[in-house]
Amino acid sequence: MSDGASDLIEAGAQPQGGERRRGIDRVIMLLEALLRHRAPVRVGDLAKMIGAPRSTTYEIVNSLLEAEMLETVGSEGYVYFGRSMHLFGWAYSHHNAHYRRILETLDKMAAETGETVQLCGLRGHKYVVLDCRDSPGPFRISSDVGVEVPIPWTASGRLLVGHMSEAELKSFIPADDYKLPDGRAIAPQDFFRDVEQARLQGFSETSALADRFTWCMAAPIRDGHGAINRTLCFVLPVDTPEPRRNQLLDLLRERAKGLSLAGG
Amino acid sequence: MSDGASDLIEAGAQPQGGERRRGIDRVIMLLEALLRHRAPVRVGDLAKMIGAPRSTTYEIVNSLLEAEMLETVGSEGYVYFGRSMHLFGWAYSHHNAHYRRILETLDKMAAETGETVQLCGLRGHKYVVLDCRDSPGPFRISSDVGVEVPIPWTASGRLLVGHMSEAELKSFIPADDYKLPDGRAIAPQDFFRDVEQARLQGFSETSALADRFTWCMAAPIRDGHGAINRTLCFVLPVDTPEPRRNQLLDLLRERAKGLSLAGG
DNA sequence: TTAGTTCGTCCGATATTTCAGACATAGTGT
DNA sequence: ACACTATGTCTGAAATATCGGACGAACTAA
Repeated sequence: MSDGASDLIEAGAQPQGGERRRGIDRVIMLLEALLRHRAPVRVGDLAKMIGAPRSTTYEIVNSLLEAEMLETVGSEGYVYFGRSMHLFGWAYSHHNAHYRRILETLDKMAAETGETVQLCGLRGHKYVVLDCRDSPGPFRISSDVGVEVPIPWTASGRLLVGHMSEAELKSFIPADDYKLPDGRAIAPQDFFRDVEQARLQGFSETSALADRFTWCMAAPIRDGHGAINRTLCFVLPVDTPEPRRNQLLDLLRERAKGLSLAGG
Repeated sequence: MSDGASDLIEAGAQPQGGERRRGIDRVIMLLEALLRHRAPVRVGDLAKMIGAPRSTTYEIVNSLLEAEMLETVGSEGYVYFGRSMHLFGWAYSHHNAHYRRILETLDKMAAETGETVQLCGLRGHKYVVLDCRDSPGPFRISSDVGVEVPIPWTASGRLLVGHMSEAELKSFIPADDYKLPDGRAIAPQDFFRDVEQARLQGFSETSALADRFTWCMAAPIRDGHGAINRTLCFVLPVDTPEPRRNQLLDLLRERAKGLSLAGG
């Protein structure tokens, strides 16, 4: 009472130097840092990447190593994801028949067309590739599974946010995400119109948008309520002839529809 | 005396009621319990399965849900592995032991130029990518590390066989390898001339060869005897402007030379 | 209605975990 | 040789996350 302990409520407003975090949160930050980095990392660097003390990081890493959620790589103290992660992830992607059916379709479409096929979705406020089958050529157009990409850069993104109003879109998508990697910017109004169009026509296409050499086409996979959680997507060379594109688009829409659960 | 409070020191031998555990350990137990169960579980049951208090379990589950390491299934409070697990597991299973052999130069060049950089070599009678740094865009031109590709399809291949005579080349390279993926065929004589030219000028370039959308340039990394075992290589979009190509070629040759062991 | 579940949330206390820093060791470059 | 940096381990102390338990709500079965 004497020392105004009642103000304690307000005390820690600013996260200042001596910040103490929960182990669980450290674990989450650590795993996402590893995912972003996409290569083994030394513990010291990991500590910097997640802004944690070295001693804490060692403690956490050792726990995760023991659980095989991480494993050491090489002999110089590098660590990366471990076997348990593979098992957990496998469990996730096979736990329901629907997802398995989607993966089978992915395989089949890749085999039939020889093109790159992707399954896409949202993760937080970004677009991610959830799984993919790359075209068989020695050089391919592809993007890494799990890497977060701004929604406006992608055809799938336009479908995945189709249920949102313009106001919702404005608050959902970071302003910076309208800037393309080559410096160009997409006008938000144009993007909103694209989203509207994608919703009406039931598919979305982009050409040379995030890149100069890709033509992307996406079709929605709807859940039982008609909502779009996933999209099926072709990533083609931008110079693919129009007749072939149309043919592929038809296939894509048909397969995506076949995977949708919406009755009706 | 009745309850022997003084024996408290010894009390905890048996893992009895008042056991307090670290959040991280709870997380690990929780995930392994889910894996064993192989189906979505309600939070209350999860608490029993891992022997944790309900309140703690809710706390932990909510953290993991927020991180998408878990996700709710159905509308009755069931949870199971989430999307992040899939991404972590994918990263694990696509992480190949060779990735550890990354050269600093590769990192630096990729960072400086933003282009796709590869380290290439021969494996048997084929060309392989030994390591690579991909350009940062969401879609990229790339090829899989370790996948064998016919030597005549690549710029690096022209350098890597530079020490062979025409007769040696004829027996070294399978006849089928002159056929490109799109059906065209390279005339062996043209290829031999390319190899000769690459040897004389100390680099090699190909455009739209194995693909319609790539421009490849390769420069030799020589071992202590001056032999070419490895090449450094840019994989560019085929429409990269010539001035930039020249600039990148200069950089490539300089760095490759810097990595060469051949004494002056 | 009453009695019995389970759910999800909230609270205060304390046993525990995070943290900063020290330490010996190993590696690098001048 | 030297200075400099990074690694992996330990330690004590303080901040706090875990815990037990309580609470209202929703549901079931009499």
